[in-house]
Formats: sequence, structure tokens, C-alpha cells
Amino acid sequence: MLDSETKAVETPEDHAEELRLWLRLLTCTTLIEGEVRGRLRQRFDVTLPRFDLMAQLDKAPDGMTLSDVSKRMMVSNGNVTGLVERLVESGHLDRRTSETDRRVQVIRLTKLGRAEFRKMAAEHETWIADLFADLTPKEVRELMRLLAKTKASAQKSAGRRRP
Amino acid sequence: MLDSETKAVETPEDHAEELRLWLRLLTCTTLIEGEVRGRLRQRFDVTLPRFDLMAQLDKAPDGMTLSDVSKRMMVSNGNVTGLVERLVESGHLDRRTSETDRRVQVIRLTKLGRAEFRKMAAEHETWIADLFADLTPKEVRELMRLLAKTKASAQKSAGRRRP
DNA sequence: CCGAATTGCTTTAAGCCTAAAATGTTTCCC
DNA sequence: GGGAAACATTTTAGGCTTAAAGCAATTCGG
Repeated sequence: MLDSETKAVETPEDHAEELRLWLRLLTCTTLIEGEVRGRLRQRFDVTLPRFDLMAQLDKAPDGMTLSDVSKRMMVSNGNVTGLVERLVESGHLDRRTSETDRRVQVIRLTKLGRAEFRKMAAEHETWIADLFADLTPKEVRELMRLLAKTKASAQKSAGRRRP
Repeated sequence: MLDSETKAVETPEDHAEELRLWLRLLTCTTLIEGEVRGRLRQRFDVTLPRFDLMAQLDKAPDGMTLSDVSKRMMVSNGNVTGLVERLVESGHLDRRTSETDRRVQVIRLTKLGRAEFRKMAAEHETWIADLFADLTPKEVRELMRLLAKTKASAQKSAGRRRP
């Protein structure tokens, strides 16, 4: 029975490499996220989730539904409800019920919201550039490619479990 | 004054590439994290933060202080306090005050905690392997390298602001 | 020594986040 | 048309998370 040697049938497979990769990916994200969170708070007294939500809306001049936002931000529906509530309260968002479908809420940035967001976004972009400053343009491109592939792989795997 | 043309002094620099890279990094992490969180809950009825904390302790048979855990997990002190409280309550952790420094709390996995963690970790490793399954070994290595560089770059940048 | 930092941890207040159940609305299809 | 299924959002209950303030214990500099 040479097969058992060549095929390593019973060997519990070693996935330590992938595990380390995942931990490193998580570390990078946590590190950068924490840095951005702190700067947003100090410079603009705004939370990261609020900034993220405004970033979504800035790309959609005609507004978005709560479901759209929820999918884009990859957070739960209930989460968006609360986030929007606070941003409407502070005058950054405008929210109205759709006239064609009364289930749907459409939200937009107010003039104030847009102005404040643009100011923050400009600075935010320089922070990100600085955080990634040691990567060469080529490395940035390669990282983009590998992360795109990672995303596709993860989506496929997630889909297999919950189709 | 040809300088202004050749040097592009006033051009606001374009960092769109880095920004897209950051968003992609964040997407990958959020995607995988959400998947792992859901599986841990469904299979073992445990939360991701609890699993992460136990993972730290599994690597430290002699226990760790709360500060150590806080640094390793990159979360706030107060966060660890609450997390540990609940895990001691459920019998997974043992906590005692250091005899040489009465400020310090040393925590360890209990026998139960270790047994349960090992069971979860084994399965967890296969999930991660599956999520990254479409990457070749070479791509995994390259991604590791680029993320290491990213981490170093981000740490340097963070250090510049808060030394 | 002894007071002043520093360190390790906890508390507090506020906000973020999820899963699951509930509510109201629309669509589908017989 | 009318009930069932699907959909969009909100509510609920519980847990996570942070920044900042507070409390003890230790260390450090004079």
C-alpha cells in the first residue's frame, strides 16, 4: 500500500498558512480602521460609521433606500435605521417616504451634510495615502489584484454554505 | 515660469488608487469576518470576540494579563474587562490577581475553555482555508508579503502622528 | 523616604452592531 | 379579487466597542 504515502490520505490537512494570512489581513484592517476612526473623531468629531454612511450617499445624488445602504455597507438593516436616525437628527441627512412604494425610505445628504462630508473626505484621502505610502504603485496594483481574487474566493465560499 | 507646469506644484495629488485599495481591503475583511461570525454562532453558539480572546489565551498556557490581551487584540482595556467577565461567568476562563503586583489580573483558559476552544479552532481553520481556497500557494505568499509591508507602512504613519 | 508620575484595571456614557421577531406594504398568482 | 409570499423597515434584546474619567498599586526622582 504505497498509496497512503503518496496521497497522504489520512493527514489532517495543514491550513496554517491561510490562517496566518487571515490574521494578517485582519491586523492590517484593524490598524488602519482604528487610525482613521481616531483622526475622524479628533479632527471632525464624527464617528467612522457616520462617515461611511455619508460616503455612500455622496456617490448617490438621487438618494438611496435603506436596504441599498445596508447592502453596500454590509451591515444589518437595524443598524442602518439607528445610524440614519442620528444623522437626520443632526441635520446631515434628509429622509422621505417613497411616493411609489410606501415601504421604502429614501435618504439623501442635505446641503450641510454634503458640505461637511466633502471637507472630511478630502482630508481622509490624504490620511489613507499616507498610511499606504510605503507601497510602490506596482505593489498597490498587485495588492488590488490579489484582494479582488480573495473577495471572489470568499464570496464563492460563503455562497456555497448559504445559497 | 515653466516650473509650475513641470512640477505640477498646485495639482492636488491624486490618491484615488490608495483609497480604492483601502475600500477593497475593508470589504475583504468585513466579508470574511461576517462569515466566520455567522458560522461560530450557528455551529457553537459563541461570539467572534469571545473566540478571539480564547485564541489568544490558547497560545499562552501560563496565562496573560488583561493589558497583554488588550494589546494583542487591538481593542480597548474596558472592552477586555467586560469580555473576560462574561467568559469567567460561563466557566471558560480562570482569573486571579498576580501575587507580585496586585494591580495585575492573570487570566487563563479553564480545562473546559481549552477543550471547547480546540474543538472550535479545528473547524474554524477549515472555514478559513475554504474562504481562501481560490488563491494559489504562491498568491498566498505574495499576499502575506504585501500585507506585511502594508502593516509596517501603516504603523509608521500612525507613529508619526502619535509618537 | 515621599510625593509625583506611571501603570493596570474598572467604570461610565454613548454609540455601534447583530439576529430575530414584528409591522406594514406590495406583488404574485390562482 | 383575495390570500400567500416577498419585501422594506423598525423594534427588541443582548452584546460589543470606544474614549475618557476614576481608583488602586507600583515605581521613580529627588
